[in-house]
Amino acid sequence: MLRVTNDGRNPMLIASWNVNSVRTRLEHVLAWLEHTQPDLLCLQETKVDDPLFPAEAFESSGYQLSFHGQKAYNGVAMLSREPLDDVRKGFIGELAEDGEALQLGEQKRVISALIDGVRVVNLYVPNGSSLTSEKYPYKLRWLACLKRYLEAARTRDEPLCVVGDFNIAMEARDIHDPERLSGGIMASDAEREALHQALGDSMNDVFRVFEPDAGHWSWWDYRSGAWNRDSGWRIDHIYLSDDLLSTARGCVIDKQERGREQPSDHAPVVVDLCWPPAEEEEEDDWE
DNA sequence: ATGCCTTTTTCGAAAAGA
Repeated sequence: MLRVTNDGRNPMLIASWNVNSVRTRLEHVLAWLEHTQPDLLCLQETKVDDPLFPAEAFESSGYQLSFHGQKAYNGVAMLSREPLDDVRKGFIGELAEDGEALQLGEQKRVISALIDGVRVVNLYVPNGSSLTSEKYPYKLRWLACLKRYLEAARTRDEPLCVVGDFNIAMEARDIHDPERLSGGIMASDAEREALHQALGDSMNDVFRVFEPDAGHWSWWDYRSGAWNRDSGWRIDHIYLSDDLLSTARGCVIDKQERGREQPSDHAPVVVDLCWPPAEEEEEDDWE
């Protein structure tokens, strides 16, 4: 391992960022990697077919890549300093013989890999558009499939980290104007319940372990001066299984990135783990 | 508020995002 602390444990920075086109945002992402030095960066909305992914630029920065993209819309990728093992693309990567998983997989929104023994799942949840759009029931169907997907993944008993753009604010404190926006798209009871069902009771929103207050957003609409008015939503999340949560030392949203020139409308979210946990003292080496 | 802003496709209007 590259960086080992005095107690033998490894700092492990895992980040999630909807970049809204990896080619348009390439210089932003490279500069952010250089500055932040994450061990793993999970990207959403790469908007590029796999053969056109700007792989060399990231490999030159010392990252190994896996991506699952398509032209113009959607697309997810993982950039890692350590090897990415057992990479799984789409829902069908966990759900063989599942017709729904195959059909939903036409939109490239899911990729996962094993990194240093941790199963990391990178998601771009459908937006849904509005409660009356046909895209809204699609979002709910997608979340129901995610539930089956995560159940299948959990059978391997790996520490689990689920990150991404969830396009759902789970609570009033995750929205700048909850009185006006609660119940609407990205804040409706049905999608919140569907995501809760998908994650189960054993996955923890790690940002909330360290920050209970409102006023912390990960997405600001390009329209209506949302950034200048700080009218945001917290819809990009990092969920950790209990065994990983106990190793978390902090979780932050890198709001500064949203204030740059020609930014993504989302800011990166970063969790700082100390993985693996410290082992018990060896007792049999003293004689 | 059928808007607002940004990106993509493929040259420019339309779709999608959230």
